[in-house]
Amino acid sequence: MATLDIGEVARRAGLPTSTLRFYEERGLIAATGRNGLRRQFDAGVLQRLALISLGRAAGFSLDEIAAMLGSDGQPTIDRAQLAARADELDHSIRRLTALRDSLRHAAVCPAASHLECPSFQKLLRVAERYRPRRKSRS
Amino acid sequence: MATLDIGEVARRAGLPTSTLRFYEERGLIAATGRNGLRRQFDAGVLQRLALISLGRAAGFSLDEIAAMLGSDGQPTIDRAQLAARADELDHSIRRLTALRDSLRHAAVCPAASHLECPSFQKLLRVAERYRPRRKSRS
DNA sequence: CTGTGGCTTCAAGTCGACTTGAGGCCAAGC
DNA sequence: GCTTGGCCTCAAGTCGACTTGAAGCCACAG
Repeated sequence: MATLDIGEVARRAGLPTSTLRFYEERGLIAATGRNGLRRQFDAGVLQRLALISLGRAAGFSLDEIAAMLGSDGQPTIDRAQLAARADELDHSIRRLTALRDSLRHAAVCPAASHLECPSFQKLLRVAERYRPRRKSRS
Repeated sequence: MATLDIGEVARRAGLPTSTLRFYEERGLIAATGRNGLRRQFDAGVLQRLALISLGRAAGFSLDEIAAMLGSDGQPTIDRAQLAARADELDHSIRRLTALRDSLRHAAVCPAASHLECPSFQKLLRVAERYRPRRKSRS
């Protein structure tokens, strides 16, 4: 089967080549070999990259992802870890939902009263002691 | 009224003093004066810090927050911006929800079949081309 | 009078995930 | 032959949000 060179993988995965080299260096992906100097990848790397994106989206660090996706193709995923992350996501979702509702409210509630408005105060309570480890926007 | 020194504010807000100095430097909060060398804050700063946490939780950067909370206490919040952020949050929430559901599924779905499993494939599709700007975990 | 604790400043370091830059190889096209 | 494009390596830079370290002031306790 045809092997892909890095530019092609980049194009198909929607990632810059620099990222692919970086991922290789970190052991997240591997080239099947070289054609001269050029890395050759087989198509499976695309799925692996999708898994990596997935992990990132779920909030795992590259190191955690590297641990989960062993050196083989099959993800060696710790089910308990997955479930735990699902629970964490659940928490995040709840907080974000409260936040979203309150933001929408704040967007229509008259300004002067924000600090007196019960919804706004609730919002503040939700936000209090917010301690981010990592942040996300789209 | 009693003014608070930085350690007290830190204790009440649950933030390290270094963060408070940093926030002051960035214009997010202001001391009312000094007692000798020591910064004195009045209690209002706690609400302001809550607003800052709120902004962070909603995904705003410190610069954006500084712009929204003018130098006065009253937040000068752009309603359109709030609504826009609420919409963005909505997107995030949807993605995270799909992710959570799929993670939960993956946690119970037999390993060998992950890559063939329709839910898992859907999960991959959701995650594809994920491009994080900032990340969040609780 | 000497710690000790809590504050001060300022510069530099950290972390994660990449990106950028400098300098170079190699094959194809003109 | 020469340029162009795509790849290569390795080191260093970037960004946001802080943290850490060094060096020092000041007040109160023992």
